Amino acid sequence: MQTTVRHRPPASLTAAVDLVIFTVRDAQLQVLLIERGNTPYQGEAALPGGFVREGEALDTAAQRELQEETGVVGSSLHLEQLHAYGDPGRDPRGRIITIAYLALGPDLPIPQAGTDAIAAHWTPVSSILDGQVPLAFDHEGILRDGLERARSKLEHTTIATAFCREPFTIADLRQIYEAVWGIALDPSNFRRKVMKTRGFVVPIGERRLPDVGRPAALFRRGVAETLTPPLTRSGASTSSLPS
Amino acid sequence: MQTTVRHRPPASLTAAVDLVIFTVRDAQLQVLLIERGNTPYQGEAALPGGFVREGEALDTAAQRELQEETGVVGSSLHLEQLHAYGDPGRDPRGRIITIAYLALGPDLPIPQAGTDAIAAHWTPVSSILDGQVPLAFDHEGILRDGLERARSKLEHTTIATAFCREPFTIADLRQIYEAVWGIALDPSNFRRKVMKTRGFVVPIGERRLPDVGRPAALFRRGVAETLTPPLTRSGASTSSLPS
DNA sequence: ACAAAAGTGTTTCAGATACACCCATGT
DNA sequence: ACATGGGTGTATCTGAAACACTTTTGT
Repeated sequence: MQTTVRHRPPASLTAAVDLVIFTVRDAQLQVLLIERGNTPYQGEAALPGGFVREGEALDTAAQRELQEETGVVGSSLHLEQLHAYGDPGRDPRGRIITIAYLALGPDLPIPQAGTDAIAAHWTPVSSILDGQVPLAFDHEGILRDGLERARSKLEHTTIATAFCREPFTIADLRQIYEAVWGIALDPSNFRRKVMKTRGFVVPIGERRLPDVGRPAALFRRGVAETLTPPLTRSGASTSSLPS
Repeated sequence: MQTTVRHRPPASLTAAVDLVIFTVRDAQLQVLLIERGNTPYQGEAALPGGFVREGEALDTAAQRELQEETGVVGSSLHLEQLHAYGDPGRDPRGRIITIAYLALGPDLPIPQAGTDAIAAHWTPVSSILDGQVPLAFDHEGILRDGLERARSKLEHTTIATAFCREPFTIADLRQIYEAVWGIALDPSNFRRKVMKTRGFVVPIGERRLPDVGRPAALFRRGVAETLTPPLTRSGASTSSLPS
């Protein structure tokens, strides 16, 4: 915070929040995108977001936008600040800095059109990284930062459970890791590591009957937040991921 | 980014950058603080910082403030964005959001008064956590976030070398870890772990003669940025840290 | 009976810990 | 000679990886 008058005036600007909302659908990491109805970038895909209002905290603005886009109320999705982006030329409308947030949640019901009647839809992250789906503004960079954050957090925290609807099986949880990291994991060793980390998952004493195969025990999230030891991304199985 | 007009207007606001500048002096983690010359919080200690100027990128503003406060030019200090803080009531002067940056550097020459002629001084982080030195605004929270970031980055990256002036010894590097983590480490095992991580440090083939004891080999920073495997904070030696 | 997925056992190996020990220098 | 910190060797232990194997269900 400055304590003396600057020689050049401080910039007056507008603040926005943008959301990188991830889920795992069809064994793929997907992100929620909207189709822009207005210029600039009209018709292109973009991250959902909006302006911060007067008297509104940044986290509150992010929660509000998240609810508007997904219909999810309260804090049932994981939401954390990702990074602030403020390059002068990042928005042709003027000096707009955006605080990007990362949200992780289970496979949500196809998101309704929000209060803005914007068409929102899940898009595989791989199709954006491929360049098949270009994003407006600097949103591809924001998405890449969010992806790296998510991948890293899976190693050191129990946040993967945020992707699962309770109750879930160990295999459900493993699918999250495989989709986010893009590698296959050894089911046996994955199970052991999860089970030995106290507070990661809690058995509820029931089982889920799959279409085929042995029933799997069901769990809910535990109280632990950090993984000690971490789950290493290098601990992949030799088999490749199903495409 | 929003695509339709909002019912309530977006907030017009001012953006600032604040710096958490860490160094290790006298085997203690210390942070650079300024004494505020103006209201609010006149006379209290605060993190150095200032407003973002028109047409100025956030990273640029942080670099400029860092140079003004420490006299360090260019990118000889590690500088990364920490977090954005934007609670409506965080600054009594109005709606000011701040993008906090974390800077890590070697024991710098006692910082000059910056271009603002502000009295800047190194302060042990412990004395702030103790509550002995209260900070203005929400700066104590920012400092705590910066501390946790620094502690975490030491585990997974080679950033500890940013604290060392080149050339440095393995013991110098170990002192960084001990000061930031606040624990003692086993010198033998620390050395082995550092040496076996390729690209962490590079021997320059010279030695430093200490006042007493065997000369130590000298190193400079390597090209590696990530630590695989990580250095674990739990790998403490049984002996306690010297107070 | 068979397929499929859940879950267990076990061998092997890499790395961390603890600590004894040796090395190189100044006094 | 001895104190001091740098640096090496090594026994032990823990946990990860690989993969064979058993269990439990539906068809």
